[in-house]
Amino acid sequence: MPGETIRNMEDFASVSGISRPTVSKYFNNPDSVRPKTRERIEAALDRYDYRPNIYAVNQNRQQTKNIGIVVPFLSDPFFSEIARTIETLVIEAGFRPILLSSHGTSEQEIDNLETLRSVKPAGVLFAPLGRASDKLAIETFCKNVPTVLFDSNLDGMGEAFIGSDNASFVNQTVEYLCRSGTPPCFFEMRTPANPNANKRRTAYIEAMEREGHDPVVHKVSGQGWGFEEIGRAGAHAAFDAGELTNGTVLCSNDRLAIGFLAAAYERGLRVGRGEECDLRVASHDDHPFSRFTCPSLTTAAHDYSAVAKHSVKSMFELIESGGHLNAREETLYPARLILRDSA
Amino acid sequence: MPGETIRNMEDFASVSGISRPTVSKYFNNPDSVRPKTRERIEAALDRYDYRPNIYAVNQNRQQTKNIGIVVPFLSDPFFSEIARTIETLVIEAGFRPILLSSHGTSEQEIDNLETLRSVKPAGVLFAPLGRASDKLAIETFCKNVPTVLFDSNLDGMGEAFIGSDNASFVNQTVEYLCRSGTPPCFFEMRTPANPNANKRRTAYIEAMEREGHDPVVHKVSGQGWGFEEIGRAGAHAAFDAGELTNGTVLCSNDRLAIGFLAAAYERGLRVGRGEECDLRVASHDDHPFSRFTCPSLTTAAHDYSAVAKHSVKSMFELIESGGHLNAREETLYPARLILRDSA
DNA sequence: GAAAAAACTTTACGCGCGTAAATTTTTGAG
DNA sequence: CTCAAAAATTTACGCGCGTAAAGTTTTTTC
Repeated sequence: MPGETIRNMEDFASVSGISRPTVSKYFNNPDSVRPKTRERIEAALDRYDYRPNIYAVNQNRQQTKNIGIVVPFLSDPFFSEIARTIETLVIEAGFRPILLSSHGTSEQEIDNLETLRSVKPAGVLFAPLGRASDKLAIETFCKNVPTVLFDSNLDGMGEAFIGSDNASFVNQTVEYLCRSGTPPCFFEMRTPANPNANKRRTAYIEAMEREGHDPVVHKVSGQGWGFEEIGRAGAHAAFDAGELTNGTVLCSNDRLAIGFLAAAYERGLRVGRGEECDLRVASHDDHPFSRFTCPSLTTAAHDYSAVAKHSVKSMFELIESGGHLNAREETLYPARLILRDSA
Repeated sequence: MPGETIRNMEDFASVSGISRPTVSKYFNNPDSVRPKTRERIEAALDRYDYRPNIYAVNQNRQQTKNIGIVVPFLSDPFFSEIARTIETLVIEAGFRPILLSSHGTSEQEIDNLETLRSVKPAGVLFAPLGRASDKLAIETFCKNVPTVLFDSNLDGMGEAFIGSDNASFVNQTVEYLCRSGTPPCFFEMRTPANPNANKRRTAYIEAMEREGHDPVVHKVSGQGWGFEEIGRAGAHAAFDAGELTNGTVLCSNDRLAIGFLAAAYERGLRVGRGEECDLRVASHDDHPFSRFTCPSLTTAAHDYSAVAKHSVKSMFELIESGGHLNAREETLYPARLILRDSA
């Protein structure tokens, strides 16, 4: 039916019988035109599949509908899950999410921020790498682009921070483990990539002292984001040294625990809370795979959904308030203990 | 030092002492201007951090530097890994990757293609959902945007297809399993989301007949992309029915196998090739997690890197040839058998 | 060192749309 | 039906840049 080709809004306006400025108004907000006008435009929209040129639109609008989402490592199912949730919320709000992964390196993280700057996003949801991050570059970015941090906090950067309460994670696991058996030692990386790891160690030590036990921290070496393999190798090394072979082990995060459990299995050690078991293992994060480890992993779960929702909400508030909030709020959500078979 | 604020290329040209058209040439290709000119521009670039407005650029250029990448399910580490590889190659080529996940639903897949259409990408790398995909909408998209399919083929769509050779996966696992023990039965979903699953079943049946054994296909029910849980529940159901408790099981993919192994563990069944074991389990994909299952999973690995490289290469050829290739090539890469402890 | 080639400058137009101002038409309450 | 308010139309400009054409300067070639 389209006799002519629609090249731009001018063409589309003429076939719909409405003037171009009104059509422009419609695309900015369909409710801003009279219902009858809206009908006529949508009827034309039905016959011709015209859509405004996004580049012309963004050039002239004061603000784009782009929302940047940056995560440190998208291949980690934890981040892909939270990114997915955030993406969905952003789309529902009528914005366009732009998802970028830093692939574990500071260079890519900075590249991502550069990329985002060039697309002039209305707002950015940013989970930094943590220790490896280029703080100066990030600070500059946050000053120029309305940014909300999530998952990993960087002191004072961004207009708000939303994450999980590491103390809540550790307090629950430590309390449970102490109550139900031998007190746990803490299993972590020597040089953790993420600031949450440090908070968890500190919380572990405090919780143990509160419970009246001596904290024992076991650090394993390893670089990069291959946490499972680091956990596996570290566990083997510990077992070889005659450590950790009985009692209770609390891993800093699930990915380390996955590696730890693999090592235990490889050595024929039985993990679980039964009489016949050699040791108990628990962890934090409720990683999507933690349900399928052998045995299934007792862990403390993030409130994914709450963190995602609050982050998105804060960001839109930030946008509406013109890019700056009165005070930088830090919101932490408590964890939920998930008892499975490993401890 | 910047006394004035650089608002656009005009301003930047004047502070660099070069005319705007030449500066424009420079940004399109720094080598297209005289070395001395380039130096002067880059000196100015050093003092002022001007960057061309991406929207104005894309509005006026005949082609953007955007490359769409669509995967069916980014929370699946298999897809996040291949997406990461592709992303890197695209960036190296000087283009801007736009990564979109269909989150397992056809609606989102179509939305993603719509989104891509609006950003006028130079090319698209597209891994469709498969069975659930809206073939008609995809066909229309492929006609309008230079598209290369990967991972999952859709007959005749896109200008090329690059994937893995399912027969190669299954032939190697079946041959190995038959040679080293009891012939495997095949464990899969009743209604697999992905066309590769059908090819694997067919290849299994043919391979078994070639080896002189009766093929046995065990189908489990379940919907969606929670393959691990489907595998776990399906395995329990089979074990409850007294099936699969001894012998050899070949899973259609690693995620099903991960669930299967969890179920076996939960029932105290020993998996592996030792005398004391109850059954052997093997699978296909070399999922990032398959190294850490208990026991570690014997599987057939994709040539991730080859598929990614070839896909990107084909897409750039497609772009250079103006959007159409003479013939639609289908390239399949063979698998590599990875022997671990489960079989 | 002169001529040819290459690179640059100047000038100008157009891309598709947001948006403002002035004017005309439509709507809805009384 | 009247009239004010609301909505649409007409007209016009500008966003920042790609790009073409014509003229000027610089570099290369022999």
